[in-house]
Amino acid sequence: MIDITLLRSDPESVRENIRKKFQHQKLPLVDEALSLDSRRRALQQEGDTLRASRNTLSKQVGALMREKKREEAETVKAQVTANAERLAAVEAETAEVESKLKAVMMRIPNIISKDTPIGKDDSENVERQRFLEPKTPEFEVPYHLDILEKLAGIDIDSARRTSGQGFYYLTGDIARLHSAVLAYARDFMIGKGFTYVIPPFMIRSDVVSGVMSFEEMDGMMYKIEGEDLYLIGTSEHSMIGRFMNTTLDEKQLPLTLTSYSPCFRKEKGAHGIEERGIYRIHQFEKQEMIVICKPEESESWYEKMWQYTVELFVSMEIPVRQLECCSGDLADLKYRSCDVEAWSPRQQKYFEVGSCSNLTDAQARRLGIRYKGEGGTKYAHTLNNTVVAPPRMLIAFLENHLRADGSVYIPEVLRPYMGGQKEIVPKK
RNA sequence: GCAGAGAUGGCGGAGCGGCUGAACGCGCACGAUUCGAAAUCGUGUUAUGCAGGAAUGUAUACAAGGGUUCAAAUCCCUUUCUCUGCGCCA
Repeated sequence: MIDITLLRSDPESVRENIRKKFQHQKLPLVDEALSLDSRRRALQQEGDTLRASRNTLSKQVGALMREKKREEAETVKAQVTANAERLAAVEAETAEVESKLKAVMMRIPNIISKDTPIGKDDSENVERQRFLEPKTPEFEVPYHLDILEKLAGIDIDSARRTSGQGFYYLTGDIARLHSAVLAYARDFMIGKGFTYVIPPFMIRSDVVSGVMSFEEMDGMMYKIEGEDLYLIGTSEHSMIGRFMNTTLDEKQLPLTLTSYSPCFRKEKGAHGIEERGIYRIHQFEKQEMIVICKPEESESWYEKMWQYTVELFVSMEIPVRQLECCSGDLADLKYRSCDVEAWSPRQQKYFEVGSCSNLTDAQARRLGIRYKGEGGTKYAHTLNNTVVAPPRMLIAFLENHLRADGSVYIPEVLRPYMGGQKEIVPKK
Protein backbone atom coordinates (compact mmCIF):
# COMPACT_ATOMS: atom_id res chain seq x y z
CA MET A 1 0.00 0.00 0.00
CA ILE A 2 1.53 3.31 -1.06
CA ASP A 3 1.35 6.57 0.86
CA ILE A 4 -1.87 8.39 0.03
CA THR A 5 -0.07 11.72 0.36
CA LEU A 6 2.14 10.75 -2.58
CA LEU A 7 -0.99 10.00 -4.56
CA ARG A 8 -2.43 13.41 -3.67
CA SER A 9 0.70 15.40 -4.37
CA ASP A 10 1.99 13.58 -7.44
CA PRO A 11 -0.60 11.29 -9.04
CA GLU A 12 1.31 11.31 -12.32
CA SER A 13 4.27 9.49 -10.76
CA VAL A 14 1.89 6.81 -9.52
CA ARG A 15 0.41 6.43 -13.01
CA GLU A 16 3.88 6.28 -14.54
CA ASN A 17 4.76 3.49 -12.10
CA ILE A 18 1.65 1.55 -13.13
CA ARG A 19 2.62 1.91 -16.80
CA LYS A 20 6.11 0.61 -16.07
CA LYS A 21 4.51 -2.51 -14.65
CA PHE A 22 2.31 -2.96 -17.72
CA GLN A 23 -0.84 -2.82 -15.62
CA HIS A 24 -2.59 -0.23 -17.75
CA GLN A 25 -5.98 -1.55 -16.71
CA LYS A 26 -5.20 -0.17 -13.24
CA LEU A 27 -4.68 3.43 -14.37
CA PRO A 28 -8.26 4.49 -13.53
CA LEU A 29 -7.62 3.43 -9.93
CA VAL A 30 -5.57 6.56 -9.39
CA ASP A 31 -8.48 8.91 -10.09
CA GLU A 32 -10.83 6.62 -8.20
CA ALA A 33 -8.59 6.81 -5.16
CA LEU A 34 -8.30 10.58 -5.43
CA SER A 35 -12.04 11.10 -5.58
CA LEU A 36 -12.72 8.61 -2.76
CA ASP A 37 -10.07 10.34 -0.70
CA SER A 38 -11.60 13.78 -1.11
CA ARG A 39 -15.05 12.38 -0.40
CA ARG A 40 -13.68 10.72 2.71
CA ARG A 41 -12.21 13.96 3.97
CA ALA A 42 -15.43 15.87 3.34
CA LEU A 43 -17.37 13.22 5.24
CA GLN A 44 -14.92 13.34 8.08
CA GLN A 45 -15.28 17.10 8.37
CA GLU A 46 -19.04 16.80 8.48
CA GLY A 47 -18.95 13.95 10.98
CA ASP A 48 -16.51 15.82 13.20
CA THR A 49 -18.73 18.88 13.21
CA LEU A 50 -21.82 16.83 14.06
CA ARG A 51 -20.01 15.03 16.85
CA ALA A 52 -18.69 18.33 18.19
CA SER A 53 -22.23 19.68 18.39
CA ARG A 54 -23.45 16.49 20.03
CA ASN A 55 -20.71 16.75 22.62
CA THR A 56 -21.58 20.36 23.42
CA LEU A 57 -25.32 19.67 23.64
CA SER A 58 -24.80 16.59 25.79
CA LYS A 59 -22.80 18.66 28.24
CA GLN A 60 -25.68 21.11 28.39
CA VAL A 61 -28.07 18.28 29.20
CA GLY A 62 -25.82 17.27 32.07
CA ALA A 63 -25.74 20.81 33.42
CA LEU A 64 -29.50 21.21 33.12
CA MET A 65 -30.16 17.90 34.84
CA ARG A 66 -28.04 18.96 37.77
CA GLU A 67 -30.07 22.13 38.04
CA LYS A 68 -33.20 19.99 37.89
CA LYS A 69 -34.42 21.78 34.75
CA ARG A 70 -36.01 18.68 33.26
CA GLU A 71 -38.10 20.46 30.65
CA GLU A 72 -35.16 22.30 29.10
CA ALA A 73 -33.04 19.19 29.22
CA GLU A 74 -35.65 17.33 27.21
CA THR A 75 -35.63 20.05 24.54
CA VAL A 76 -31.86 19.78 24.16
CA LYS A 77 -32.09 15.99 24.07
CA ALA A 78 -34.51 16.28 21.19
CA GLN A 79 -32.01 18.42 19.30
CA VAL A 80 -29.31 15.80 19.71
CA THR A 81 -31.66 13.08 18.56
CA ALA A 82 -32.48 15.13 15.48
CA ASN A 83 -28.80 15.26 14.56
CA ALA A 84 -28.26 11.62 15.33
CA GLU A 85 -29.88 10.43 12.14
CA ARG A 86 -27.66 12.58 9.94
CA LEU A 87 -24.59 11.52 11.92
CA ALA A 88 -25.48 7.85 11.53
CA ALA A 89 -25.80 8.34 7.78
CA VAL A 90 -22.48 10.19 7.61
CA GLU A 91 -20.77 7.48 9.65
CA ALA A 92 -22.18 4.71 7.49
CA GLU A 93 -21.03 6.44 4.33
CA THR A 94 -17.61 7.15 5.84
CA ALA A 95 -17.13 3.48 6.63
CA GLU A 96 -18.19 2.55 3.11
CA VAL A 97 -15.95 5.10 1.44
CA GLU A 98 -13.03 4.12 3.66
CA SER A 99 -13.28 0.45 2.85
CA LYS A 100 -13.61 1.20 -0.88
CA LEU A 101 -10.60 3.48 -0.69
CA LYS A 102 -8.59 0.84 1.11
CA ALA A 103 -9.53 -1.76 -1.48
CA VAL A 104 -8.45 0.58 -4.28
CA MET A 105 -5.21 1.51 -2.50
CA MET A 106 -4.38 -2.17 -2.01
CA ARG A 107 -4.57 -2.68 -5.76
CA ILE A 108 -2.26 0.21 -6.60
CA PRO A 109 1.24 -1.28 -6.83
CA ASN A 110 4.17 -0.13 -4.75
CA ILE A 111 6.54 2.30 -6.44
CA ILE A 112 9.33 0.24 -8.00
CA SER A 113 13.06 0.81 -7.72
CA LYS A 114 14.77 2.92 -10.37
CA ASP A 115 17.12 -0.03 -10.89
CA THR A 116 14.34 -2.47 -11.71
CA PRO A 117 14.54 -3.51 -15.38
CA ILE A 118 11.40 -2.74 -17.36
CA GLY A 119 9.76 -5.83 -18.79
CA LYS A 120 6.33 -7.37 -19.07
CA ASP A 121 6.78 -10.82 -17.53
CA ASP A 122 9.28 -13.32 -16.14
CA SER A 123 10.80 -13.89 -19.59
CA GLU A 124 12.31 -10.41 -19.30
CA ASN A 125 13.97 -10.90 -15.93
CA VAL A 126 17.63 -10.02 -16.05
CA GLU A 127 20.58 -12.17 -15.03
CA ARG A 128 22.89 -9.94 -13.01
CA GLN A 129 25.73 -12.14 -11.94
CA ARG A 130 26.90 -15.77 -11.81
CA PHE A 131 28.80 -17.42 -9.00
CA LEU A 132 30.89 -20.59 -9.59
CA GLU A 133 31.13 -22.20 -13.02
CA PRO A 134 28.07 -24.22 -14.02
CA LYS A 135 29.29 -27.74 -14.60
CA THR A 136 28.16 -30.51 -16.88
CA PRO A 137 29.22 -34.01 -15.90
CA GLU A 138 30.27 -36.68 -18.41
CA PHE A 139 27.41 -38.95 -17.40
CA GLU A 140 23.69 -38.30 -17.64
CA VAL A 141 22.20 -36.80 -14.50
CA PRO A 142 18.95 -38.55 -13.58
CA TYR A 143 15.77 -36.95 -12.29
CA HIS A 144 16.20 -36.11 -8.58
CA LEU A 145 13.61 -38.67 -7.51
CA ASP A 146 15.66 -41.44 -9.11
CA ILE A 147 18.80 -40.24 -7.39
CA LEU A 148 16.96 -40.15 -4.07
CA GLU A 149 15.57 -43.64 -4.53
CA LYS A 150 19.00 -45.11 -5.36
CA LEU A 151 20.28 -43.59 -2.14
CA ALA A 152 17.30 -45.03 -0.20
CA GLY A 153 16.54 -41.45 0.78
CA ILE A 154 12.86 -41.17 0.00
CA ASP A 155 9.58 -43.04 0.30
CA ILE A 156 6.91 -41.29 -1.69
CA ASP A 157 4.58 -44.27 -2.08
CA SER A 158 3.92 -44.58 1.64
CA ALA A 159 3.47 -40.81 1.92
CA ARG A 160 0.83 -40.95 -0.78
CA ARG A 161 -1.08 -43.47 1.28
CA THR A 162 -0.75 -41.67 4.61
CA SER A 163 -1.08 -38.10 3.44
CA GLY A 164 -1.72 -37.96 -0.29
CA GLN A 165 0.10 -36.43 -3.19
CA GLY A 166 2.70 -33.78 -2.42
CA PHE A 167 4.09 -35.41 0.70
CA TYR A 168 7.22 -37.50 1.27
CA TYR A 169 9.20 -39.45 3.79
CA LEU A 170 12.89 -38.54 3.74
CA THR A 171 14.96 -41.33 5.20
CA GLY A 172 18.44 -42.15 6.41
CA ASP A 173 21.39 -40.07 5.23
CA ILE A 174 19.15 -37.89 3.07
CA ALA A 175 16.96 -36.95 6.02
CA ARG A 176 20.11 -36.25 7.97
CA LEU A 177 21.50 -34.16 5.12
CA HIS A 178 18.25 -32.22 5.05
CA SER A 179 18.56 -31.36 8.73
CA ALA A 180 22.28 -30.69 8.33
CA VAL A 181 21.63 -28.06 5.67
CA LEU A 182 19.11 -26.31 7.92
CA ALA A 183 21.42 -26.41 10.92
CA TYR A 184 24.33 -25.13 8.84
CA ALA A 185 22.17 -22.35 7.36
CA ARG A 186 20.98 -21.38 10.84
CA ASP A 187 24.53 -21.11 12.14
CA PHE A 188 25.61 -19.29 8.98
CA MET A 189 22.99 -16.58 9.59
CA ILE A 190 23.76 -16.36 13.29
CA GLY A 191 27.35 -15.78 12.16
CA LYS A 192 26.12 -12.83 10.12
CA GLY A 193 24.67 -11.30 13.27
CA PHE A 194 21.07 -12.39 12.79
CA THR A 195 18.90 -13.48 15.72
CA TYR A 196 17.55 -17.00 15.49
CA VAL A 197 13.78 -17.29 15.98
CA ILE A 198 11.41 -20.23 16.09
CA PRO A 199 7.97 -18.74 15.47
CA PRO A 200 4.45 -20.14 15.86
CA PHE A 201 3.59 -22.51 13.01
CA MET A 202 -0.07 -21.55 13.15
CA ILE A 203 -1.58 -18.09 13.03
CA ARG A 204 -5.03 -16.58 13.43
CA SER A 205 -7.17 -15.38 10.56
CA ASP A 206 -6.67 -11.69 11.30
CA VAL A 207 -2.92 -12.16 10.91
CA VAL A 208 -3.41 -14.20 7.74
CA SER A 209 -5.57 -11.54 6.14
CA GLY A 210 -3.02 -8.94 7.18
CA VAL A 211 -0.12 -10.63 5.45
CA MET A 212 -1.81 -11.77 2.24
CA SER A 213 -4.74 -11.18 -0.06
CA PHE A 214 -7.84 -13.35 -0.01
CA GLU A 215 -6.86 -15.06 -3.28
CA GLU A 216 -3.42 -15.95 -1.95
CA MET A 217 -4.99 -17.24 1.25
CA ASP A 218 -7.41 -19.42 -0.65
CA GLY A 219 -4.66 -20.85 -2.85
CA MET A 220 -2.12 -21.46 -0.13
CA MET A 221 -3.35 -21.75 3.44
CA TYR A 222 -4.52 -24.84 5.27
CA LYS A 223 -7.14 -24.12 7.92
CA ILE A 224 -7.46 -26.03 11.17
CA GLU A 225 -10.99 -27.30 11.51
CA GLY A 226 -13.00 -25.87 14.36
CA GLU A 227 -10.31 -23.35 15.31
CA ASP A 228 -9.45 -19.89 14.18
CA LEU A 229 -6.02 -21.10 13.08
CA TYR A 230 -4.13 -21.58 9.83
CA LEU A 231 -0.88 -23.44 9.14
CA ILE A 232 1.76 -20.97 7.99
CA GLY A 233 2.90 -21.04 4.35
CA THR A 234 6.22 -19.49 5.32
CA SER A 235 7.67 -18.24 8.56
CA GLU A 236 7.45 -14.73 7.09
CA HIS A 237 3.75 -14.90 7.99
CA SER A 238 4.30 -15.30 11.70
CA MET A 239 7.51 -13.27 11.71
CA ILE A 240 5.92 -10.19 10.15
CA GLY A 241 2.64 -10.79 12.01
CA ARG A 242 4.64 -10.48 15.20
CA PHE A 243 5.06 -6.76 14.52
CA MET A 244 1.54 -6.01 13.30
CA ASN A 245 0.21 -2.74 14.73
CA THR A 246 3.41 -2.18 16.64
CA THR A 247 5.51 0.92 17.09
CA LEU A 248 9.14 -0.01 17.57
CA ASP A 249 11.80 2.15 19.12
CA GLU A 250 14.30 3.55 16.63
CA LYS A 251 17.06 2.10 18.80
CA GLN A 252 15.76 -1.44 18.20
CA LEU A 253 16.36 -1.13 14.45
CA PRO A 254 17.49 -2.79 12.33
CA LEU A 255 15.81 -6.00 13.41
CA THR A 256 17.73 -8.78 11.70
CA LEU A 257 16.05 -12.12 12.23
CA THR A 258 16.49 -15.59 10.86
CA SER A 259 13.63 -17.97 11.41
CA TYR A 260 13.11 -21.67 10.97
CA SER A 261 9.73 -23.20 10.24
CA PRO A 262 7.96 -25.91 8.38
CA CYS A 263 5.86 -24.42 5.58
CA PHE A 264 2.49 -25.74 4.46
CA ARG A 265 1.03 -24.87 1.08
CA LYS A 266 -1.97 -26.11 -0.83
CA GLU A 267 -0.26 -25.27 -4.14
CA LYS A 268 -3.56 -25.17 -5.96
CA GLY A 269 -3.05 -25.69 -9.66
CA ALA A 270 0.41 -27.29 -9.53
CA HIS A 271 1.06 -29.83 -12.28
CA GLY A 272 3.51 -30.97 -14.98
CA ILE A 273 6.66 -33.05 -15.15
CA GLU A 274 8.83 -30.68 -13.16
CA GLU A 275 6.25 -30.85 -10.38
CA ARG A 276 6.93 -34.55 -9.83
CA GLY A 277 9.09 -35.30 -6.83
CA ILE A 278 10.02 -32.74 -4.24
CA TYR A 279 10.16 -29.56 -6.32
CA ARG A 280 6.69 -28.39 -5.42
CA ILE A 281 5.16 -29.98 -2.33
CA HIS A 282 2.62 -29.36 0.41
CA GLN A 283 5.11 -29.43 3.23
CA PHE A 284 8.70 -28.33 3.42
CA GLU A 285 11.07 -26.65 5.82
CA LYS A 286 12.74 -23.33 5.39
CA GLN A 287 15.27 -21.06 6.97
CA GLU A 288 14.25 -17.48 6.29
CA MET A 289 15.70 -14.05 6.92
CA ILE A 290 13.66 -10.98 7.79
CA VAL A 291 14.91 -7.43 8.19
CA ILE A 292 12.92 -4.52 9.56
CA CYS A 293 14.86 -1.30 9.23
CA LYS A 294 14.75 2.45 8.70
CA PRO A 295 13.86 3.60 5.17
CA GLU A 296 17.34 4.90 4.42
CA GLU A 297 18.86 1.49 5.16
CA SER A 298 16.62 -0.84 3.18
CA GLU A 299 18.50 -0.62 -0.13
CA SER A 300 21.78 -1.67 1.43
CA TRP A 301 20.12 -4.46 3.42
CA TYR A 302 18.59 -5.79 0.22
CA GLU A 303 22.04 -6.11 -1.33
CA LYS A 304 23.48 -7.80 1.74
CA MET A 305 20.58 -10.22 2.04
CA TRP A 306 20.66 -11.80 -1.41
CA GLN A 307 24.43 -11.96 -1.18
CA TYR A 308 24.18 -13.98 2.03
CA THR A 309 22.14 -16.61 0.20
CA VAL A 310 24.65 -16.67 -2.63
CA GLU A 311 27.50 -17.02 -0.16
CA LEU A 312 25.73 -19.90 1.55
CA PHE A 313 25.21 -21.80 -1.70
CA VAL A 314 28.74 -21.11 -2.89
CA SER A 315 30.08 -22.46 0.41
CA MET A 316 28.19 -25.67 -0.38
CA GLU A 317 29.81 -25.62 -3.82
CA ILE A 318 26.59 -25.14 -5.76
CA PRO A 319 26.75 -22.76 -8.76
CA VAL A 320 24.13 -20.01 -8.59
CA ARG A 321 23.12 -16.81 -10.29
CA GLN A 322 21.22 -13.68 -9.30
CA LEU A 323 18.19 -12.98 -11.46
CA GLU A 324 16.62 -9.57 -11.09
CA CYS A 325 12.83 -9.45 -11.42
CA CYS A 326 11.63 -7.04 -14.07
CA SER A 327 8.84 -4.53 -13.46
CA GLY A 328 6.07 -6.75 -14.85
CA ASP A 329 7.08 -9.78 -12.81
CA LEU A 330 7.29 -7.85 -9.56
CA ALA A 331 4.44 -8.50 -7.10
CA ASP A 332 2.46 -5.36 -6.27
CA LEU A 333 3.84 -5.01 -2.76
CA LYS A 334 7.46 -5.11 -3.92
CA TYR A 335 9.87 -2.29 -4.56
CA ARG A 336 12.58 -4.59 -5.80
CA SER A 337 13.10 -8.33 -5.87
CA CYS A 338 15.52 -10.91 -7.17
CA ASP A 339 15.70 -14.67 -7.24
CA VAL A 340 18.74 -16.71 -6.36
CA GLU A 341 18.78 -19.60 -8.80
CA ALA A 342 20.83 -22.76 -8.58
CA TRP A 343 22.34 -24.59 -11.52
CA SER A 344 20.68 -27.80 -12.64
CA PRO A 345 23.16 -29.98 -14.55
CA ARG A 346 20.28 -32.22 -15.63
CA GLN A 347 18.18 -29.44 -17.16
CA GLN A 348 21.19 -27.34 -18.15
CA LYS A 349 19.54 -24.26 -16.71
CA TYR A 350 19.10 -22.40 -13.48
CA PHE A 351 16.04 -22.81 -11.24
CA GLU A 352 14.73 -20.80 -8.31
CA VAL A 353 15.91 -21.71 -4.84
CA GLY A 354 15.26 -18.42 -3.08
CA SER A 355 13.72 -15.03 -3.46
CA CYS A 356 14.80 -11.73 -1.91
CA SER A 357 12.45 -8.75 -1.68
CA ASN A 358 12.49 -5.19 -0.46
CA LEU A 359 8.89 -4.15 0.21
CA THR A 360 9.89 -0.66 1.41
CA ASP A 361 7.04 0.71 3.51
CA ALA A 362 4.21 -0.93 1.53
CA GLN A 363 3.86 -3.97 3.79
CA ALA A 364 4.56 -1.92 6.94
CA ARG A 365 1.87 0.58 6.01
CA ARG A 366 -0.62 -2.19 5.42
CA LEU A 367 0.20 -3.89 8.74
CA GLY A 368 0.94 -0.84 10.86
CA ILE A 369 4.62 -1.54 11.52
CA ARG A 370 6.18 1.73 12.61
CA TYR A 371 9.08 3.08 14.57
CA LYS A 372 9.49 6.08 16.79
CA GLY A 373 12.61 8.21 16.80
CA GLU A 374 14.02 11.73 16.59
CA GLY A 375 12.02 12.53 13.48
CA GLY A 376 8.69 11.35 14.89
CA THR A 377 6.83 8.16 14.08
CA LYS A 378 7.36 6.64 10.64
CA TYR A 379 6.65 3.43 8.80
CA ALA A 380 9.56 1.00 8.80
CA HIS A 381 10.82 -0.85 5.75
CA THR A 382 10.49 -4.63 5.60
CA LEU A 383 12.57 -7.12 3.64
CA ASN A 384 12.56 -10.88 3.41
CA ASN A 385 14.72 -13.48 1.78
CA THR A 386 15.05 -17.23 1.68
CA VAL A 387 18.19 -18.49 3.36
CA VAL A 388 17.50 -22.02 2.18
CA ALA A 389 14.52 -24.31 1.67
CA PRO A 390 16.02 -27.80 1.88
CA PRO A 391 13.79 -30.08 -0.17
CA ARG A 392 14.19 -27.81 -3.15
CA MET A 393 17.83 -27.03 -2.53
CA LEU A 394 18.34 -30.79 -2.14
CA ILE A 395 17.56 -31.13 -5.84
CA ALA A 396 20.36 -28.73 -6.71
CA PHE A 397 22.58 -30.41 -4.17
CA LEU A 398 22.07 -33.92 -5.52
CA GLU A 399 22.41 -32.95 -9.16
CA ASN A 400 25.60 -30.97 -8.59
CA HIS A 401 27.30 -33.39 -6.23
CA LEU A 402 26.36 -36.68 -7.89
CA ARG A 403 29.35 -38.70 -9.05
CA ALA A 404 29.58 -41.23 -11.87
CA ASP A 405 29.42 -44.15 -9.44
CA GLY A 406 26.09 -42.94 -8.06
CA SER A 407 27.48 -41.62 -4.81
CA VAL A 408 26.91 -38.06 -3.66
CA TYR A 409 29.70 -35.84 -2.40
CA ILE A 410 29.22 -33.87 0.81
CA PRO A 411 30.97 -30.50 0.85
CA GLU A 412 33.36 -29.64 3.66
CA VAL A 413 31.08 -27.16 5.45
CA LEU A 414 28.30 -29.71 5.98
CA ARG A 415 30.45 -32.55 7.29
CA PRO A 416 30.43 -31.40 10.92
CA TYR A 417 26.63 -31.65 10.76
CA MET A 418 26.83 -35.13 9.19
CA GLY A 419 29.02 -36.73 11.81
CA GLY A 420 32.04 -36.24 9.57
CA GLN A 421 30.54 -38.16 6.66
CA LYS A 422 32.12 -37.24 3.29
CA GLU A 423 29.66 -38.89 0.92
CA ILE A 424 26.37 -40.69 0.63
CA VAL A 425 26.56 -43.99 -1.21
CA PRO A 426 23.82 -45.97 -2.97
CA LYS A 427 22.27 -48.81 -0.96
CA LYS A 428 22.66 -52.34 -2.45
C1' G B 1 -10.51 -27.36 29.78
C1' C B 2 -13.25 -25.53 34.46
C1' A B 3 -13.88 -21.64 38.35
C1' G B 4 -12.70 -16.78 40.24
C1' A B 5 -10.11 -11.99 39.64
C1' G B 6 -8.39 -8.56 36.22
C1' A B 7 -6.66 -5.45 31.44
C1' U B 8 -6.44 2.54 32.28
C1' G B 9 -0.40 7.00 29.75
C1' G B 10 6.90 5.08 29.37
C1' C B 11 5.85 2.54 34.52
C1' G B 12 2.83 2.06 39.24
C1' G B 13 -2.03 3.29 40.25
C1' A B 14 -7.04 6.21 41.08
C1' G B 15 -11.66 6.83 38.74
C1' C B 16 -16.87 2.81 38.23
C1' G B 17 -22.54 7.23 33.73
C1' G B 18 -21.81 14.01 32.55
C1' C B 19 -17.12 18.61 36.01
C1' U B 20 -11.77 12.76 33.28
C1' G B 21 -7.33 12.70 27.96
C1' A B 22 -7.54 10.95 32.54
C1' A B 23 -6.13 12.42 40.14
C1' C B 24 -1.63 11.03 42.78
C1' G B 25 3.26 8.95 42.51
C1' C B 26 7.62 7.35 39.56
C1' G B 27 10.21 8.31 35.17
C1' C B 28 11.64 11.78 31.37
C1' A B 29 12.72 17.02 29.41
C1' C B 30 13.76 22.05 30.50
C1' G B 31 14.74 25.81 34.17
C1' A B 32 16.20 27.54 39.31
C1' U B 33 19.74 26.34 43.18
C1' U B 34 25.31 24.48 43.04
C1' C B 35 32.24 25.16 41.59
C1' G B 36 29.86 20.52 39.88
C1' A B 37 26.54 16.74 41.48
C1' A B 38 22.84 14.54 44.85
C1' A B 39 18.70 16.39 47.29
C1' U B 40 15.05 20.26 46.74
C1' C B 41 11.77 23.67 44.10
C1' G B 42 9.24 25.30 39.48
C1' U B 43 7.43 24.31 34.49
C1' G B 44 6.33 20.84 30.90
C1' U B 45 5.43 15.71 29.22
C1' U B 46 -0.14 10.38 25.01
C1' A B 47 -1.06 9.12 20.08
C1' U B 48 -3.50 9.41 15.43
C1' G B 49 -6.81 11.56 11.56
C1' C B 50 -8.81 16.16 9.50
C1' A B 51 -8.55 21.74 8.77
C1' G B 52 -4.68 25.65 8.94
C1' G B 53 1.44 28.83 6.72
C1' A B 54 1.53 28.65 11.89
C1' A B 55 -0.40 29.49 16.66
C1' U B 56 -4.27 26.48 17.19
C1' G B 57 -9.01 24.15 16.54
C1' U B 58 -11.78 19.69 16.08
C1' A B 59 -12.64 14.41 16.17
C1' U B 60 -11.21 9.64 17.86
C1' A B 61 -8.71 6.28 21.29
C1' C B 62 -8.92 3.72 28.84
C1' A B 63 -7.31 -4.68 25.60
C1' A B 64 -10.43 -5.47 20.67
C1' G B 65 -15.33 -5.44 18.46
C1' G B 66 -20.55 -4.57 19.02
C1' G B 67 -24.83 -2.63 22.01
C1' U B 68 -27.73 0.66 25.65
C1' U B 69 -27.92 6.20 26.50
C1' C B 70 -28.89 13.02 25.03
C1' A B 71 -23.96 11.47 27.13
C1' A B 72 -19.65 5.46 28.30
C1' A B 73 -12.94 4.35 30.93
C1' U B 74 -17.54 3.72 33.91
C1' C B 75 -23.66 -0.29 32.26
C1' C B 76 -24.67 -4.92 28.86
C1' C B 77 -22.88 -8.75 25.13
C1' U B 78 -18.86 -11.22 22.31
C1' U B 79 -13.70 -12.06 21.59
C1' U B 80 -8.52 -11.87 23.07
C1' C B 81 -4.96 -11.75 26.76
C1' U B 82 -3.01 -11.85 32.06
C1' C B 83 -3.12 -13.63 37.19
C1' U B 84 -4.82 -17.40 41.05
C1' G B 85 -6.71 -22.31 42.07
C1' C B 86 -8.15 -27.13 40.00
C1' G B 87 -7.62 -30.48 35.86
C1' C B 88 -4.59 -32.28 31.74
C1' C B 89 0.09 -32.75 29.41
C1' A B 90 5.96 -33.44 25.93
